[in-house]
Amino acid sequence: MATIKDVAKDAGVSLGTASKVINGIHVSDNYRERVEASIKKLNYHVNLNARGLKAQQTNDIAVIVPTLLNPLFPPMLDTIEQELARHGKRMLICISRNDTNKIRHYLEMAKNSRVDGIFGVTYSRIDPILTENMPIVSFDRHFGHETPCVSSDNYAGGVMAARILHEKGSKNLLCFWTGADYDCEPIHRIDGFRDYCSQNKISYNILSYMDYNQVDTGFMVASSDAYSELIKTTVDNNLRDDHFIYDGIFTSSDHVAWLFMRELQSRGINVPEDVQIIGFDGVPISGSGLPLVSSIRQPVADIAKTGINLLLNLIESGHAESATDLPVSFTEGCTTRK
Amino acid sequence: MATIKDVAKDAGVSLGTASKVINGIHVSDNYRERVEASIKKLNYHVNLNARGLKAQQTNDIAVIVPTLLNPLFPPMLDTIEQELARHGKRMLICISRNDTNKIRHYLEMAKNSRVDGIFGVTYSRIDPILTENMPIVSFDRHFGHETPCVSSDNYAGGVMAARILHEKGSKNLLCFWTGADYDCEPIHRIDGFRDYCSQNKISYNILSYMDYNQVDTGFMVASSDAYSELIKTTVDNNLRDDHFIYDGIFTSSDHVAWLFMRELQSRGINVPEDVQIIGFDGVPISGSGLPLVSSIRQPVADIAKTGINLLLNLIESGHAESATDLPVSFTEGCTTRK
DNA sequence: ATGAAAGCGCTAACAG
DNA sequence: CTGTTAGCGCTTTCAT
Repeated sequence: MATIKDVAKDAGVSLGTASKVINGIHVSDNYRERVEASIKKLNYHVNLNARGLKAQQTNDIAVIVPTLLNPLFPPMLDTIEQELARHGKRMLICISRNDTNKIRHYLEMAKNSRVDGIFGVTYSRIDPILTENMPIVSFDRHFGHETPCVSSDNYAGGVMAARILHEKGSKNLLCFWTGADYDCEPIHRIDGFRDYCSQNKISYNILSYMDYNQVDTGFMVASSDAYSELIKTTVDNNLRDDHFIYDGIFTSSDHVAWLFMRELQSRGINVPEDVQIIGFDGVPISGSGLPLVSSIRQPVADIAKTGINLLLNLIESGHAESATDLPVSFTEGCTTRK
Repeated sequence: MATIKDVAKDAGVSLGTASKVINGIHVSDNYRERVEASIKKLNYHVNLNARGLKAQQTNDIAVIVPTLLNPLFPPMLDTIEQELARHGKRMLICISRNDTNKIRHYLEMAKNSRVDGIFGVTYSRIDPILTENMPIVSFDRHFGHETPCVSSDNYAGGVMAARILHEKGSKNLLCFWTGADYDCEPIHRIDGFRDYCSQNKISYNILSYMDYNQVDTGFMVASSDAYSELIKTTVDNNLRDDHFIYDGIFTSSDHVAWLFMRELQSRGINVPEDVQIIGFDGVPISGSGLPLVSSIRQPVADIAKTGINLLLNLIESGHAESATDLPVSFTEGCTTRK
């Protein structure tokens, strides 16, 4: 493969001159034309490794996600790629599968290859030394005071879910939580839910199940089975005369909302007639655009854009503020009444 | 950031010795331990740019897909990442958005950064010079005699769709094709469909709409609207006394199958009672595991694994054979009768 | 405006 | 077994 040296020789100019042409720095027209001709003739392509070695950076951004099977992430990555491409940067996708070892591995790799920064979606604990001196922005999760975080306005989402369930006639609400509790933004959904209920004297309860290694980002088979069991047990424990004692449920994801709906239906309890359910995320079903269940929709594209802009700022200026108030909205599906 | 030089100095050994330790080449225990201690102490990480420059390769594989919004691709990429990780390679995702310029851009980038190879999903024409001397495996598409291709057994899929529609009672079949026709494997679905119908004396027709820049990989808004129009017109043109003249439809994707179902339903035609529809791809709806429509399922994980193995062989040995017969299966959804 | 040369961090060939 | 050194391709400083 042709190198800059070949180009310089072919064009009869020095290395430095060829480099200038390649990088758009002004040289005399005559020289520039000769170099450009040689580039075309030799089918020259810069070697990004050499350039990266020299410049000590790569224009690569590593994006860590738990899985691509959770429908929240593909559209997020789609927008991230778009934003990154606008800024001449590439996207290196790292799938962590909620595996602490894989995350550590990827973080090391990111350091080794001198990526410019990391956009991280991970609910696992991370050794702080691995993120030292590395520009990193996280979705939903606080790594430390220095790491900016981007997220929806989860508190408002919790308020909205409680309000809508109540306005649509539910009297005894349940918040069924299967996420992480540690340093993460989604936990504020519970606060919003609780505050709305208590301020409006609505009867409610909160059931919370946490597992750092199996938080609700998975859609792994194991995780899905675990949820099903959990939901089955929850329904078992809260039946009175074949009625579920709660008539409005707010779940931590659409996936869980759907599993809940199926479990109730299998017991002859009607959704949404007897029990209404609101999930979280609100990503439409691929191929149809329809919602899977009624849900609080996260502004996925907004999250991606905001997050990437924070990251680019952080890389450039060494500083960026968190943005954890991106507006959510209600999206009506088959699990709430009209 | 610490370099190998720092490590060598700190450990009191030569550069070469430090390098050997880092690369797992045998040195005396005493030296090895000292170097390892220094590595830890200085928090040393290899610079992949330097290594890549030296080795003229990167362990990166570029994967080109049209979009992440088509549900076929996220699970495919998920498996690809898994396979690649097993072989110590990374996945660089390039989203082409069916844009020839973006594809060219990404192909150049891939060359520039000396990726080890490319796994490409693209239905656009590509300047052959861009793929010269670059190990590349494609999904569904033939680039040239040298480029191995991986795909489902599309012919068998076409046969299967026709057979099942017929067995389930449809008498007058339609194959509604919106894909590419050029050098691509999916076109064989039509052959399979046609052969089965003619061999079994089943009445059928094939309606084919092709647009290289808008083939059915998109799920872009524009593309979706275009399909809706096309389907509306098709239904308009094939009504007799408020009946659709076909009672069994085979479409080129689940997305199109779903749009078709909606269009027929909006005219008071019942699916699957009056008209049965079978789509293609068969990816379950995220979050529920349920199929969107009845479909011929592509073995996504198998495609990913086979494709990556072909690519790795190609990289190592310079040669690999196409595999275009990965077995499809029927997955029952709401658009065919029991 | 142009050319010469140093050096980014690493590996591998060679010499000891 | 260990150390020295050349060189991967590029950018950039410093002379000219």
